[in-house]
Amino acid sequence: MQAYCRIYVPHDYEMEHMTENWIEQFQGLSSLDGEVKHTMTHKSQIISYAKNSVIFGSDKAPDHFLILLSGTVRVQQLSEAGREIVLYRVHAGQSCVLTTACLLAYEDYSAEGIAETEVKAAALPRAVFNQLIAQSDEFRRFVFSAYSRRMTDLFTVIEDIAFQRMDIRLAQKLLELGNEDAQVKSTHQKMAAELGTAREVISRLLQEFQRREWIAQSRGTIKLLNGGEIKKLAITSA
Amino acid sequence: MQAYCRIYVPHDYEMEHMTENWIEQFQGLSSLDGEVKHTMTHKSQIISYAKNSVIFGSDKAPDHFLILLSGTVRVQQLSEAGREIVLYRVHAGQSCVLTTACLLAYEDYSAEGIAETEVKAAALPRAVFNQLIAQSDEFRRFVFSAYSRRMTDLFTVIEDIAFQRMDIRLAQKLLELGNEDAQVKSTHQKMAAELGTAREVISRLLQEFQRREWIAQSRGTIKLLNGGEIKKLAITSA
DNA sequence: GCATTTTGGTAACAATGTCACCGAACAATG
DNA sequence: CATTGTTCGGTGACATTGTTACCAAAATGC
Repeated sequence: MQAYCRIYVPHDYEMEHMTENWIEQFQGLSSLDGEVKHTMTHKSQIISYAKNSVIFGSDKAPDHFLILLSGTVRVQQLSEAGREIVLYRVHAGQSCVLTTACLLAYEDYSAEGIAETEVKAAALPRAVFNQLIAQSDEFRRFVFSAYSRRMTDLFTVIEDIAFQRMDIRLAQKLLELGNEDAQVKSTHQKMAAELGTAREVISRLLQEFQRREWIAQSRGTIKLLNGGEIKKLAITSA
Repeated sequence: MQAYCRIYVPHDYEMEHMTENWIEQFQGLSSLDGEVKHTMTHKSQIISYAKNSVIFGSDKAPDHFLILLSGTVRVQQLSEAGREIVLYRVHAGQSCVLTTACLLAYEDYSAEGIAETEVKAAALPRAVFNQLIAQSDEFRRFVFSAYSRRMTDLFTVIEDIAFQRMDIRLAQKLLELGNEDAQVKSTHQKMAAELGTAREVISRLLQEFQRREWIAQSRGTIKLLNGGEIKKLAITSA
């Protein structure tokens, strides 16, 4: 649970390599014009975060605009009672809009971002971010698209919590989090945090899924035996 | 339920009047520099919407950046099952960030904005909005602050739906919507839409509040008799 | 007046959340 | 290995919230 952050100052030859490297990989950035790309690569740092480190939170406000190069960041809301709910995840090629907002509006949030895996990100200092926003229509579109995306995600979360049955939401999460071996590596407690409910509710529902032979459970993992039926439930008014 | 929108093209002398007029009234805009203010006033239109008109929705994407001059806009989410939940309200001096997002990211939303009262707004065409964003650091801050504000509002909504008891949320809403005569002019159905729950739940809870003599009910209005007790409940882990 | 719509009341039941407690599986240690 | 402490999951009882299916009174339109 230790926050940990290592800053990479790349050597010149690495720098050169990165110039053609990361920007081109991401749709939404690759169409930027040359000058902008040059600024982005030469005035950014590559930062890497260890798994489980806190990238931003109630106490630590970020001072850079982050674009994820690899890994995923889980953004979650904590209640005073200690309960959690996952709001959305930031993946490679996406920017972390909450940091943007903090950067420009100097506001604090009750949400926090956690590195779910090892994470590498390009970090643009505030001044550079400002310059790019002023300079490039494409960069603006990239930033505002990111905002749109997150707002939409939040709307979906709200709609689900307010109106969707828990068994359906759980089925959706199982499919979402299942790996290539049709397994979900997560405890009941963590699944509860994903959906903003209590551990007991998850246990109860998984018990029922198990009874129907849709899944098999062992400590810390859930095997999906009958993805078809799970999907059938998940799609019900999705 | 008819959408209705009237566009005002002000005469020159009115224009002159407005120059010193609306921008100065709003904190966050009044500190803009002269050139920016000039652009905003001379390249915007004043639009007015009738009460209950749909300002933006699933079908109609807006093509202007809106800054509310008077009235309030209710932004709500609709589910396929026909249930509703209020996400937040936009008040005078605030901008409607969803329109911004649509404007720049060309995305559609499942949320819609309804004029709760008669509404007047300054509408900036896309090109002007882009120009101002590029030009003015202050204007950028205004826009991003608006985004921050809405994200925070959405976080609060999520936390409430997921973790807060309904009686507490109802008490809070009653206090929030109560007018100067300590009355709430709303039907049970509308209160249910505010909180994203069912009408029966609201009826049940209000029944209990009535039994405790905290409120008195009549068709379409709720009188707050004992604001103190209601507040006491509302503050419980607020 | 009458029919229709809107508003609110109610009861029974289903789904979800909370509380209290338990035992099994795992990890760390000597 | 045996011991200890921690994490993980199971369970039952009960409280709260959501759903369904009605009903009646009040407002509205004709």
